[in-house]
Amino acid sequence: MAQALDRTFAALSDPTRRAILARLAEGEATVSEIAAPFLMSQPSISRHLKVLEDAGLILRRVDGNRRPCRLAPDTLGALEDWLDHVRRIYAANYDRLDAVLNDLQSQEPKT
Amino acid sequence: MAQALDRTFAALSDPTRRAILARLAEGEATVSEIAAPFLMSQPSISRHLKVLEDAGLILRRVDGNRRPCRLAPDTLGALEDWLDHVRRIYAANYDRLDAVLNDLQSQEPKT
DNA sequence: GTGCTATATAGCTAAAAGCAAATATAGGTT
DNA sequence: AACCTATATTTGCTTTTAGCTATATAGCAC
Repeated sequence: MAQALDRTFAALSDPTRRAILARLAEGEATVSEIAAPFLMSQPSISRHLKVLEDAGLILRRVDGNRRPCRLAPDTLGALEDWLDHVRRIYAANYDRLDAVLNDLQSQEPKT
Repeated sequence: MAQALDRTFAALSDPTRRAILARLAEGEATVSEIAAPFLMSQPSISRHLKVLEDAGLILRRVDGNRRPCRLAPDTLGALEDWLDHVRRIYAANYDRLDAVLNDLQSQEPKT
């Protein structure tokens, strides 16, 4: 499952792909509709779409000639789970000392 | 700001780095403490730490010989903001149709 | 100062990822 | 069948990234 997170985060690390996701959040769109606003070639967009699909972030369906894409519902869930996980550990250790940690500098070296 | 997100997501796309963050969520640790559980060389860990630092995910302080690292509080916030942003767009367009979309297949091609 | 420890930097190799241009495939239309 | 449109795949090139070993720097202990 670590690999899934790898792919999810890696897919999100590209601004073009994040823009595509934001676009798809507004609703389904075909490849050419998605590609239109970008200065990039169509093959490059197709490649980005494949990365997003492999990461499980989008789904495609077949409509004759086209392959309309839409957001895969809840796929960002795994990402949030990881975030929550780390935050829970953090909270368990520091509880509400966050503010203190925030400006703690070099006092109380560890050992 | 897009670049910041790029770096944040890219930093999180590596399992070693996510493990380091999870470790640091438990509390401050020196470079060698962090490196210990990994099969990787120390320089490689140092490199990962630099990536995390450049992404603003961790902070380091100076303690004599060591460079203890800790989580940068709230840096994952920007990531969550982006998530929320996309989700708001999504929600605005589909509201509570999520369940429907979930198993909507190829019905009602979009014009 | 000598030498040990902690960490960073350099140099190198290999693998991955990005992009564009060209080509292939598949559907639609006439 | 001929041709046009939508999309995918391949090719070639360049850049980035990860990892290793070796080396450098800086603090500490003697």
